[in-house]
Amino acid sequence: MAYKELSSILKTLADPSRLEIIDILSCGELCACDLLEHFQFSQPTLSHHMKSLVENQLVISRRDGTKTMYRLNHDIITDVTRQLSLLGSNHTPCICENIQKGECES
Amino acid sequence: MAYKELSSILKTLADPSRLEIIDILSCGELCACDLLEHFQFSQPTLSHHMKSLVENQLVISRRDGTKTMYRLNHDIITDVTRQLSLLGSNHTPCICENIQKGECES
DNA sequence: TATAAATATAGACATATATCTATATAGATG
DNA sequence: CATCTATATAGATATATGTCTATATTTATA
Repeated sequence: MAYKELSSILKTLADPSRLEIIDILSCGELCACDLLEHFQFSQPTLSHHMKSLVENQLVISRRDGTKTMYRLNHDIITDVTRQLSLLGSNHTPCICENIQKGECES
Repeated sequence: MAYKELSSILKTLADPSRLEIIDILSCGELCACDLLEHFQFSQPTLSHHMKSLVENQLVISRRDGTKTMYRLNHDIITDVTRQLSLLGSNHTPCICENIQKGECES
């Protein structure tokens, strides 16, 4: 996963409300209106958050009558944590092999 | 770790340049000017990125003469991935226990 | 102390984002 | 088809962010 792609997913995760939504969905599928009950913001704001979660594949949605049901995409979340963990560990091959040290010496 | 605190760290991670900096630093300590060589943006922009990484404790800095040396704070990165993984898994206690289902039923 | 190298800060600017209100759309049902 | 419920979209606005140029600060050294 490239830096830009990973950063896009992290941007989606980097919001307190969306983190809470993910936490709530960790136990199973819920409809939008049940989620909305839990928050102080408006229905369009929830819809906006869910759209970004779905677009970045962190959440999967399906229609059930007039309701939209949401559930976590556990695979993506697992993948993100693995990528992040790999990035911070001393892995090979690594981009640091391309770094020229001491370029700023006089 | 609360949602807001975790989201602050994730915001810092959610930038392609900063992810690349973390990748580069994964192999060991480097000075700012060696990092700068690798990127297309200006020196103040690198300084800005390093400041946010240090303020969020993802990177640790120290002075060495006129140079500033940077190294990863592996503990924080490990902690973030653990928190994120926990959030997405079916853990207990979980906030989902407080959710009232079917509030939107007629 | 004067100068050079490395880094940090200040301020400006364009873009992105989180929120809102108002309105539109989709599906169920009388 | 008319209407209600649940959700989505449009458009506006305030704030945050990533970048730049210009300048200041810090440290070493002649």
